[in-house]
Amino acid sequence: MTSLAVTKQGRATRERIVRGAAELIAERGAAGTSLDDVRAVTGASKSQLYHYFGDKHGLVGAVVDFQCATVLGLQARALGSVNDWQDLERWAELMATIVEDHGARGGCPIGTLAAALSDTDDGLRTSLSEAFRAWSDAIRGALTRLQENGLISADADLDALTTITLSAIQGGLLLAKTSRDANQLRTALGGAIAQLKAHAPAPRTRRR
Amino acid sequence: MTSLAVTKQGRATRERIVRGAAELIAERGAAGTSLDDVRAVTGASKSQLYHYFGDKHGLVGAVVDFQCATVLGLQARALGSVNDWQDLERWAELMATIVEDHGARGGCPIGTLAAALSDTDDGLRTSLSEAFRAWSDAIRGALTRLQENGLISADADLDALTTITLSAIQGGLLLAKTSRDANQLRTALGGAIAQLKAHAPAPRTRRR
DNA sequence: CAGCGCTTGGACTTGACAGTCCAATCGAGA
DNA sequence: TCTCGATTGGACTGTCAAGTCCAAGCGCTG
Repeated sequence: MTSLAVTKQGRATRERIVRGAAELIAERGAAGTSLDDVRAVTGASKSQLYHYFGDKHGLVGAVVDFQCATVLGLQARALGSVNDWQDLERWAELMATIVEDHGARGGCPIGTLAAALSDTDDGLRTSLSEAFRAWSDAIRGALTRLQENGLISADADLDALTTITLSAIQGGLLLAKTSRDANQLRTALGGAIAQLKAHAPAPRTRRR
Repeated sequence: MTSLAVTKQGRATRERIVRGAAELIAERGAAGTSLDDVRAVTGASKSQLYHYFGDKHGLVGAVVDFQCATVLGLQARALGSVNDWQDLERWAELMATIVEDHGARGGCPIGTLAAALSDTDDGLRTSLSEAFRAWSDAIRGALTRLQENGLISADADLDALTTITLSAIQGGLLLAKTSRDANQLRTALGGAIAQLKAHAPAPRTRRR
């Protein structure tokens, strides 16, 4: 069974399948995507699917991991360079613009998978929960930097603000994709940022 | 075909099927629920399903409508009696407690359906979008009352605050059900309320 | 260049599921 | 009571999808 890609060629095939499957699953859901659909898109044969993933559940798991890694990579990079309010606002606007350019469809791959799989498969739910935790870490990192730069007061509850921010992202994305209106996300993110700014230190130094 | 429930008995059957199907779909997703599953739970026969709903798509549509009506009924009632901050906090804590008592599973039926169906079926997406709009109306109603009671300043952007609140609800529910921790919802809702309170009228009266 | 094992093609099996059909029953109004 | 349409039971069909299997291809390593 699944002697997982050893050759360079094998790894390439495996990745091609995962990418194709990820796209299909993102737009049709895991249950709504058949292995034949995956075959049609990736040009893979039945043996390849079962060779590399064992069964459908394994493929879905691989897709979950892939999406988590992809989204987290992007978010960690974008949030990693946030040092002031302007950076944060740029990050928010960037997300909104991306969603807008995609016609406000699809939303967040992780969020969509989480909504569908959390109740179905506990292993996948754990992976997704882990991804949200990592995303939280990236957000908290950015907030910590803002705090160090004196933009957020020292006694602010960064953990709570992190959760609030991630909620706004996920909720905003869900509303945006349901109403096909990226402005819902803009508003939600704007609210989160306003909330953060409300924790700016009060003391004498008047910023900017 | 589908000569929709005419008799009292017929209406009862139809409703029994919808309720059962709604439960299954909430915990397994629409694609993951077969008509035989629905039959097993509701004790209905194949003919009944096709008599009342035409096909599976029709049944899913009926379930969507049912869930929207149910959730909105509850929310409209709960939000309709909000007149001050304490009422609002009670409403938030009530939601969190309910989620907690269910083991933080399932989340919001509407949210889950929206995540799964928005990309799949445009008709259903529209219904769900409509439901979110109605939910927004209920929230805005509560905020308007708070504003009239002098708790929110007259120049606050209630539309934006409404979207922010609904985002916090949906995002918080998603995080809660993925991490199986109702406190994520508590924190998200707490953040939304803090955000609202930040719009309390500034004038002389010193709050707290 | 020979062999071994990773890799691939694709036919085949099995089961599940959406949807069809028709005959039987029930129930309210004439 | 009689009748007609609403309602119901359940067998049947066709399709599609998951998963199995084996033989052939291909590339690395010795």
